Amino acid sequence: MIAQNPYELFRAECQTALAAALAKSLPDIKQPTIVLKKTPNIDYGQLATSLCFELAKQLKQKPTDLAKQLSDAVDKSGFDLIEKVEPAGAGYINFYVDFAKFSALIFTSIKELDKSYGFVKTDQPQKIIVEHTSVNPLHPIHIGQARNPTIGDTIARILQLRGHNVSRHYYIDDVGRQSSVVAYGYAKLGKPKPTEKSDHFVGKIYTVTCCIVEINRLKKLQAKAADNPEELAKANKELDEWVSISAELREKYPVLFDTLLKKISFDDDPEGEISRLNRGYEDGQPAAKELIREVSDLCLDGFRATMQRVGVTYDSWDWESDFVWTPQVSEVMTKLQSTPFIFNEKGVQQFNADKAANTLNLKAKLGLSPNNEVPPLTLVRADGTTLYTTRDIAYTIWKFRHAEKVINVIGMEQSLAQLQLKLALYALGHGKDADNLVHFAYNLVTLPGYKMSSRRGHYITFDEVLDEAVRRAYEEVTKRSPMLSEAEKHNIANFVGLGAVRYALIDVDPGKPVVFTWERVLNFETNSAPYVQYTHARACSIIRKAGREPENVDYGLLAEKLEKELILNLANFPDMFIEATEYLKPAMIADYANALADKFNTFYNAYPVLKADNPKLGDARLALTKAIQTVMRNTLNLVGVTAPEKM
RNA sequence: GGGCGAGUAGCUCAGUACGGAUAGAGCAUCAGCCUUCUAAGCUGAGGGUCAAGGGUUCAAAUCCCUUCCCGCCCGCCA
Repeated sequence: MIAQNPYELFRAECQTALAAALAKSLPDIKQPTIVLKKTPNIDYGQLATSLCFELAKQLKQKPTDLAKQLSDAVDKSGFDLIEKVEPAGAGYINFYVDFAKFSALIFTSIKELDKSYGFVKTDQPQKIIVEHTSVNPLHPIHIGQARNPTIGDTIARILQLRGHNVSRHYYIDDVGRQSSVVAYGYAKLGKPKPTEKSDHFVGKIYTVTCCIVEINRLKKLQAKAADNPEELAKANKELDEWVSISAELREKYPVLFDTLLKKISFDDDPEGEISRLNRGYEDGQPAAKELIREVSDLCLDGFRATMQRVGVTYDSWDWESDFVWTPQVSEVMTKLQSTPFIFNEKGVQQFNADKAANTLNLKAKLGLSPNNEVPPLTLVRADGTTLYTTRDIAYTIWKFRHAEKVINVIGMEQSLAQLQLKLALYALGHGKDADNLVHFAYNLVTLPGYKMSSRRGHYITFDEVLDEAVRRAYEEVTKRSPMLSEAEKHNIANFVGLGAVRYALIDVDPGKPVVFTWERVLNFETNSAPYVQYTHARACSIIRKAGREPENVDYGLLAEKLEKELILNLANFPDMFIEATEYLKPAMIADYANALADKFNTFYNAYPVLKADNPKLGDARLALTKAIQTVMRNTLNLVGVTAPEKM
């Protein structure tokens, strides 16, 4: 017999048994909802209910008496897995599982289901779009942004294994002004061939161009604000900052800086040139299209290479510009204009998000307090070009033509924009879509001391972090396993380094800000991917050395507390997976993997497998080791980390 | 000023959706364990008014209120 979710089977038995006991013992009361929870300690059994505390009040009896009465009333004869039921503590009812039977069920299930053990399928599969990464194609992906694809990819993986039809989308934001900035610099240089990884190449052009254009703009502002002390002071301050950035950049990239400076100096009005390019791109002018798509593609090629290293893939690359060039954005505008939520201020059209929320009675539904006044959203600039969120409305509507649910993995600094977007959907009559739009927000990753800034060139690239991780892992391998061949060392260093980074980025609750330090991301000790990988390799080593399949295993021999706890951990995997998926908590998986590895290492040190006291016990422990190895591998794969047989 | 997110051991974090039994890890510190299945490991010690105060409850880190502190947002940027 096998079960997708052995614990669920036990839970169902306890539930039925207790319901029967309630009906028999307390026939006059309304049947309460039975909640069975896992116990904090194996000594309290495997499931428990605190039902008697509530009943006690209702019936004016002592909880301990009720617990005793109900425990006695449970007839376990019709059930397979219930060993005993006991009252405990101040009024709990504890259910103990028959470990021999339970173990047999779990071990058989793990062996049979193998790679699919734990991945319990939903009975309501949906078509889900997970939009993640979506880094602007202007510069390399930096470590702050790297939290996004790691979370997004894990969410996509778990939803897919849950049985949903998942599509991973990358939204290419090529329409904003910043794309015109980099394209302008790229054109000024004569569209050069990249001399390095293409996104790094584009990033340098972007930063240097930004800097030169900013200084140019601020100098003009300075001249204009000569008689306005307040504005002048502000301009001076900003100018000082950019001048110091220009010194940094000039030192780092002397040729590029001077070339760009010279070429840009031929233009009287670089800012105007950039605005014209931006306008031309939105209008779909062929020259602008060719230029901006070319530079964006260069950058995206680099992104694809980086993401391939960490096992992140995409099913669809969606260009923002496509929504502007087709009537989709203008259709949204037309429809919005027919709602009562559009108003004009100084000639620009705005969406009154707060009025929409109030009129459509959405505040309570969305968990907003009544005095939370949602700021209005500007939809179109005075020059007729659109803004990011306006285009995002059209994009979101498009996404819902291809999916029932959309999960946007986007930083929490965009919470307001995502809320305005949602309100716009309701206003447009896309209420069902809005209901199914999820903003998965995560907090920023900062460098100690200052915030990363792509425009200023202040960032650590994801590539650098990955390289450094692999380099440190190589040092570690060399230190620990000097006898290995160079090829083996490099192979191990690769999956250890990359795994460490993925794990570290997924491990922290997304709501918490992360201050980036190398020590934090590149940890090779307990509570890291390398720790779990090492533990997995250890289990593999035992299995390899055993060289045999355990036969006719007597699971009753696994009687040590630690062994039982391990079995429960294995049984718990499906529940954990379901919870992590339903509540979108990818960090849970990393924690589970670490806890399982932790317990196995304790077991490893305390109880010999191959040299167990007798062969029967050895076989039972070998079966346990194999089951743990399977589950640990499944867990690592779930978060995109290699599960090695040796390291 | 308003909104959102966070505050748990010296440091980094679990646990909070659904209140439940002694609040868990790791790092760092100290003391141990490699002629026995991979020491990227294990064992043990010390370390906590769960930001503060109040409330609800048989029961609060978890729910409610107030306050404090930190981060983010409140652009014709994305």
